[in-house]
Parts: sequence; structure tokens; C-alpha cells
Amino acid sequence: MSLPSLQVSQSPEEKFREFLASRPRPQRFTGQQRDLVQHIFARHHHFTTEQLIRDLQSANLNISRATVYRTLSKLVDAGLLRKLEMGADTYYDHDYGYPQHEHLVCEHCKRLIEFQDPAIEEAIRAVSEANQFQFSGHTLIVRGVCVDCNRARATKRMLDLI
Amino acid sequence: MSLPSLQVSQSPEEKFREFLASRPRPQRFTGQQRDLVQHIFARHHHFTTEQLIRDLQSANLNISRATVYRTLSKLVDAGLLRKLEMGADTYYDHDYGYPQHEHLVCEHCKRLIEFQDPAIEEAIRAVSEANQFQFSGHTLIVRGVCVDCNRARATKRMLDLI
DNA sequence: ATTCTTGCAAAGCCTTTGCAACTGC
DNA sequence: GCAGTTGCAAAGGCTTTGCAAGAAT
Repeated sequence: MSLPSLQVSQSPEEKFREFLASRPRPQRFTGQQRDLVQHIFARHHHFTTEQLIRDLQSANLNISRATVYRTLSKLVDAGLLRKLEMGADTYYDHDYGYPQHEHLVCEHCKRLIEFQDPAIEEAIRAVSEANQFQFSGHTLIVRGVCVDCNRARATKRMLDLI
Repeated sequence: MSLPSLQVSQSPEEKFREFLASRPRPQRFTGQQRDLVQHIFARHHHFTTEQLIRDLQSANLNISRATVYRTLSKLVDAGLLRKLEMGADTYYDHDYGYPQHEHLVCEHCKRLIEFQDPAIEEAIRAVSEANQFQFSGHTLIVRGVCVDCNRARATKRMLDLI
């Protein structure tokens, strides 16, 4: 969406394939999984499981709900996707070929705004070190109301006064 | 746990009472709610709904599951508790009489380590301003492995080599 | 050939809700 | 007495799972 993509040496598909092959018990790369990965990485955006399933139907890809759930979970393990739990909803976000970033979430329209901040990453690194904590990842979610919703509410308040 | 408590002018119970009374449609403060608030704020710690319910039973407080859920939700609205979604589990954390803080979560033993960092709060304020985003709160969760679990794993690795 | 994956429907899990009885205010 | 709350059990929403059939290596 707003941030530039990273250069990556492997396609998500290749990376996933490699991940599956390198497991203690090698797992298989199936047609459904290939369709899913290609579909998900065709463009960068966040999505919920429900949205993805609807999307796949529109694209005439026949992949069952169970397989979508099972594959998403593997993609997270493989480091291709990141799972974001925001309130009631669970979103998935590209974690490969895309820089680490944080989110502002509008509590009204659910819009997600991405941003990057080296200061935050450094702060996390420092506090982890101080606690001898070996960190593997983080999630920062800032809740609030976005400009548009704010304007809409301000307008509504003015109208209410008439 | 690790951070000092804040001085607060009202007890959590009083604050909750006031919150309920100040609603557009005033709500009632019941015996079950009083027991719950007292129990929860008797000492500072995080808890899941399930833990709380078990705890209440041990304390011979008869409060139904439904009432626990309903009251927790009101306590969050009242600003007394904060809801923390970490992976599969939902925790509640004191949000009144306790400073804003972030969490390191051990993925092995589930231990929570709290820390404070003004730099993070400032970074969030700045990025919100830059996006004209009116922020109301944030959640930062750092995942990883704590010292103890790290040591245990290192020891295990050494033993495996024998 | 063997072992893993898929799809279906059923089961699970946590949370919410409808309703009658009850209780603060 | 009125309006909000409780407890129960049933319903919800999302996710996982057992199993037989199918597919990848």
C-alpha cells in the first residue's frame, strides 16, 4: 500500500516450497497451495480469512475453507505471512518481500495505516537485551480514529447543533 | 508485578461506580460487580477469563460465567482494565492505578515481562500527529523466549550432544 | 507405494444472548 | 415499581479435526 516493496531473491512460492521441503518430515506442495500463494502475493494488502475466501470464489479458485485455514497457518510458520489480531478480527499481512512496519487502526472504518519507525525497533531491541530476552518479533497496534472519520464526526457534531 | 503502582485518588470500586452512574442510561452497581472489582484489584496481575473464573470459585465467590464476561467488558469501558489479545489467549491487565507499559511475552512459558519506554510513547504520538490520527490507545507485544527458557533450551542442546 | 493433503461435515472453543426471576435505585 | 442485572442454557462465530478419497513424491 504505502511502503515500498523489498527486493527479494526468491518468489514467495519458491520460498514456501523450500520451507515445506526442509521440514523434519517433508511436506508437499500442492496445487491448492500454489494457487493460494500466488493469489495472496499478487498484490500487497491485508486481508481476513473471510475476505480471502470470498476473493478466491470470485477468482474461480476452488479451495475449501479447511484448506485455506491449514495453508494460512503454514504460511505463517514459513515466515511469508504475519498474523495480526486486532480486536475481534484477525488479519494477515505480507511478511516476506515487505518491510517491518506498524499499524494505525481506525476503530470506525477499520482502515489500516502503515508506518515505519526505526526508533521503535531500536527501543525493542534495547529492552530485550536488558531483559536477556531473545525476541523473535513484535506487534504494535495503535488504535484511534483516522482523519476522514474524524472529519465526518466533526461535521456531524456541527449539524447536531443546528 | 515489576512496576510501581500509581497514586490514585479513587479506589477502583469508586471509579467504577462513578462510571456506571455517569452513563447516558445510568447502570447499577451490584454485589457481584463489587466482589469482582475487589477481587481483581486486590493485587496486580494479568489474568485470563478462565483463570479468573477458577479463582473466584476458589474464593467461594459465586458469580456466573455470563456475569464475569459482562462485567469485564464494562470494566474495560470504564478504563479500569485493558484487554490484551496475545495469540490465542486474551488477557486482562490493570489499566487504573498502574502506569502505561508494554509486554515481552515468552512463547515457551507464557511469562509476561512488563516494561516502560517513553521513547515508544513519543514515537506513537509523533506518527499519529503526522497522520492526523486521533489515537486512543495502543498495544505492543514483543514475542520471544525469556532468559529461563533460553537457558533450559541451551542446556538441553548441550545434553543432546552427549 | 507410501505418506501427506483435501473436502466435508461434525465437533470445539470461547463468547454472547434470550428469557424469567431477581435486585438496585 | 421501574429499569437494569443475573443465571441458565442455548445459540453464535470462527477455527480445528476425523475420516475417506485423492494427489504428490
